[in-house]
Amino acid sequence: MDSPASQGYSRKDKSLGVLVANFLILYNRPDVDLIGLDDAAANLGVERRRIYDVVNILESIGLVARSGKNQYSWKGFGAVPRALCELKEEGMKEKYGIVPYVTKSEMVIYEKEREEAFMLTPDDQEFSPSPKLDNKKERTLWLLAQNFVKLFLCSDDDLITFDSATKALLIESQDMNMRTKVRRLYDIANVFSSMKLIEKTHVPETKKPAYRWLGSKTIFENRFLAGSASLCDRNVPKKRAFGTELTNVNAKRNKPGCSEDSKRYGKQNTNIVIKQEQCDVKPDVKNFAYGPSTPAGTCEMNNVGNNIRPRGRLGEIEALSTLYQPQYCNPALISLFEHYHQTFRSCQEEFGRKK
DNA sequence: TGCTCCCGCCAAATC
DNA sequence: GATTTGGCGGGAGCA
Repeated sequence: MDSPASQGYSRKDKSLGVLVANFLILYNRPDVDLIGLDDAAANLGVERRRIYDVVNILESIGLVARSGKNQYSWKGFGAVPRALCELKEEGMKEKYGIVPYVTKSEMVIYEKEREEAFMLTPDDQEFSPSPKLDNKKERTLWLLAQNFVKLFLCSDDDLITFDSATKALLIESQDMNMRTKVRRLYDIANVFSSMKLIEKTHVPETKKPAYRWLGSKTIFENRFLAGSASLCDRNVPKKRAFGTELTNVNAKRNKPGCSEDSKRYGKQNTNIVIKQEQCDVKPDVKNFAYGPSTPAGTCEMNNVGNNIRPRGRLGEIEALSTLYQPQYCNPALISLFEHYHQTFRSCQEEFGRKK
């Protein structure tokens, strides 16, 4: 086989990072709705296999969603904050066992919304991809990417060493050997680095390779306008208040059954609804040393035993909410983020008082 | 020399 | 049987 050099290109020219950058240039546009895998491969000049790598990783943070055979729908960067919030919430639950507080009346509303969501028309059902696709073997890259992101979202430190990430992720799937996992981690890190979600760096003391979380803000600063335009200009179903770009909570929901475009919002919307309900939590002094688990990790405090302390990156959700500017977003989305913002503020105040 | 990660084989799932 | 999907690891490029 000819070497890259002899063929006139550098190995780096074909990296996943470059590929994903080109992918975003190609598809992060207002008029993009569906992405055909064959088209993507042809347009980007790579094999299909590489497109699978890219979309699997992008899907892990909600940027795209599988909508059927050979096809993904472009959700845009407007969908990323929610996906990250939900990942953080999941991560916190896994790590600390925090269960969000939802009132009875909130559950009634949720159930009603859920019933509506399941009332699909025959046309809608026709568009729903086969449930058989849900049984596809576990998608390691997708899962690893999500768990990798959770490491940052659920940590006090923005810096995570490559070693610790590998070890932490190895616990999640012990059937995978370290060397294989390391390879996949490099793939994922390359993609996220390319997106400026993380940056590669070193631990100052040990010089060990590490990754720094740059946060969602960076993505939005770089990409938000293009992404949000596509989000907000879309044909959003009016009655689904928060059911536009807010997907990718877990494997089931990420799979085909929940990803077709706007009028097929049915099932995943139930999750969106409950997340919204969870946002509206009240402090429960009995169960929480400090208040609620707020929307998807917006609250910066947790209850680890009696240890009340700030957690995560203060101001991140605030930054996210301010990035949702009215001119780019539909009213429901604005309302949601205002709600987040208020919840965050009350968390801050409450924490200040307790302190 | 060790780290990084492209590349493509191949099996499982799906059509 | 054909096609799609994605796990997996060999081995080459790079610092």
